[in-house]
Amino acid sequence: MAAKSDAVYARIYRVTKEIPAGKVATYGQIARIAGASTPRMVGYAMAGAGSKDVPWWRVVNAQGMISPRNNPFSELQQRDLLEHEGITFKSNDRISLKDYGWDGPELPWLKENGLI
DNA sequence: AGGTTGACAAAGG
DNA sequence: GCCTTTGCCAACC
Repeated sequence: MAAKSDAVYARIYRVTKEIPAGKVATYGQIARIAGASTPRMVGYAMAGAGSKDVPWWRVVNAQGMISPRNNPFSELQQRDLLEHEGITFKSNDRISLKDYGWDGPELPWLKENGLI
């Protein structure tokens, strides 16, 4: 029997999969859309997303930066993947959310997935 | 059962 | 604009 939090994780992954290539979303944004209690939970979910079919690399923090974690290699990998999708980093290692920020899923999608 | 940790974020200095 | 503090809450000792 799955815990309640499993449903939240499932929604987080489902929403993350909606981020199109060449765009990025923030942890807070995903949390809001997926109904997570706090952005921290999204980061926690991303830590386990590697083995799943989820584009975890399209999630960055509110400052448009790759969030530091215990595995530095993962950070480099994330930057590499993003650059391969055409996303450019500014000299201060930041992404312009204004240019590459995701607008969020369409309304019909939200309804179909019970997020409204 | 209780304290610590963390892939965040907003507010304050 | 950078650094620190504070709120956050499930996961993990």
